[in-house]
Amino acid sequence: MAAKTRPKPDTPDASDRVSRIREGVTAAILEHRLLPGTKLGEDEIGEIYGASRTLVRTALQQLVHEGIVSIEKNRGAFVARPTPADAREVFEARRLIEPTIVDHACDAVSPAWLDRLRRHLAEEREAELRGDARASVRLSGEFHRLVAEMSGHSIYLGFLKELIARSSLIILLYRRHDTPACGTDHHAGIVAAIRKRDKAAAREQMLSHLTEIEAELFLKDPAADEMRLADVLGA
Amino acid sequence: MAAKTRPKPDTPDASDRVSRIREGVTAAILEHRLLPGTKLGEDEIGEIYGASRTLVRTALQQLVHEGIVSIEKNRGAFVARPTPADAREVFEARRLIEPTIVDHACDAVSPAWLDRLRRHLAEEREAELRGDARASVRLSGEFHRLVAEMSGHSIYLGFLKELIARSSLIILLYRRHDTPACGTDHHAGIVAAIRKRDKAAAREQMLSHLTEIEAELFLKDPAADEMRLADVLGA
DNA sequence: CAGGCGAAGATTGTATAAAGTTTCGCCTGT
DNA sequence: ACAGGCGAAACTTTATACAATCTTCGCCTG
Repeated sequence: MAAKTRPKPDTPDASDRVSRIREGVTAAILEHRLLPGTKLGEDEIGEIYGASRTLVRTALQQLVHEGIVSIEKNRGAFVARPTPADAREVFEARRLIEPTIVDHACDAVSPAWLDRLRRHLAEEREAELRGDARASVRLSGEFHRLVAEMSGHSIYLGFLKELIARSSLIILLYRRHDTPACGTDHHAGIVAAIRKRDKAAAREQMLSHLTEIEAELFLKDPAADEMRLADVLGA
Repeated sequence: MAAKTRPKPDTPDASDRVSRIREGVTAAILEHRLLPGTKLGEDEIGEIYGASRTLVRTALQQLVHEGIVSIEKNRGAFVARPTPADAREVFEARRLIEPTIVDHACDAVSPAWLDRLRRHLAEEREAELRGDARASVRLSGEFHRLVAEMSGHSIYLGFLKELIARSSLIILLYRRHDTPACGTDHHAGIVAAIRKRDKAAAREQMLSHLTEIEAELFLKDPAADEMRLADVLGA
């Protein structure tokens, strides 16, 4: 029996050029190198990656579906600007889904996974020590993604990838203080719970971790949409 | 102050041609007129909707992201064939999300919404009486979507749209008996709970409704992937 | 000098054409 | 008669060209 029924000769996930573009832009947004509202010109990106506009457009449309890029008709693509309402929805969804994900992760625990988790924690600590804010932001999101991969639930993983990407933008837009990084020790606590297969503790720690992140945000109640400019200049 | 900062003159959601294609194909799949595995040729669809392959391709890629179409490199687009493992994941996700959605729906209840729900139930009963299986399947999914719209939570709505679409394919592939329709009276019970704003009852009824639907399916335990052919021929 | 009109420039949306890949029929050799 | 390989057709993929739209800047008018 062949390991894979379908050949799928190359292309594990990203050997084609459109994926390279998508992941490149995604990384730039997640590392806060591209700020919300930034124009993403098709020619510009195409020239950077040496690709035609057709491929760039495909990649951008995928990012629209992931919620980190918005396309306005006849105006172009921009890095998305989540509203406070969006932010509340994203974190509510994460508070619903992620406790269940760590629950599953506790079932899937193995030496190999624990090793990956520990190496990730080491990377996070190192980046934080180094003061590399961009790497910290990226790694912080990747931790949650790693736990989702560990759960083995591909639908939860897909949902969470979207939620994490949006969260990165939200944190950038609405954090109160210049929070150095959102709780690396929280992550360590979650890993400890997973290692002990203590589902209740894992769920609880994940939930409080998310709640704490959201508490660091400034999400004004009124359905204020795109009033950023007046908001900033008025201060 | 203008009601809307951004003009957004027309195009509420689907005045452009790509949306028409997307919704047309989606409806065909959800009504079980296009069966899993069916080839979706770009020329073919393009001629039907009088559009160029460029637009068809855009629509198909969106459907890939919704999980009801799969594109194989250099082979084309096909109606997706969810595996039993996919099926279990989809229903687990629905059991997690939908109780929360009805919870929110209870908060949003209003005469207008109750009217929409009641009219929908009437439509469902009518279709079932008429023996119109296609309409029944479509309306059954639309009920869940309606509740999600009612919740006012756009992220949950987006997730659920995807889950509903996949569920439609799953039910088609894996139902045991030719189930006439999955519990119209269940839907009525859920509406009743929403009307009374009884969150606990609403959650409970939604959960048991989903559990019952999944119980009607035949999802063999081994991680059987794409072994359909051998499965069918071996019987 | 403020405000509005208009043309030029740039950018996106759409269609069409060229290039590469896969599939399937058919033919040849054993 | 059958296995294996060659070749053409059909399709997807990618690139380029055209058309429509919006933005911007200058200029004119009040």
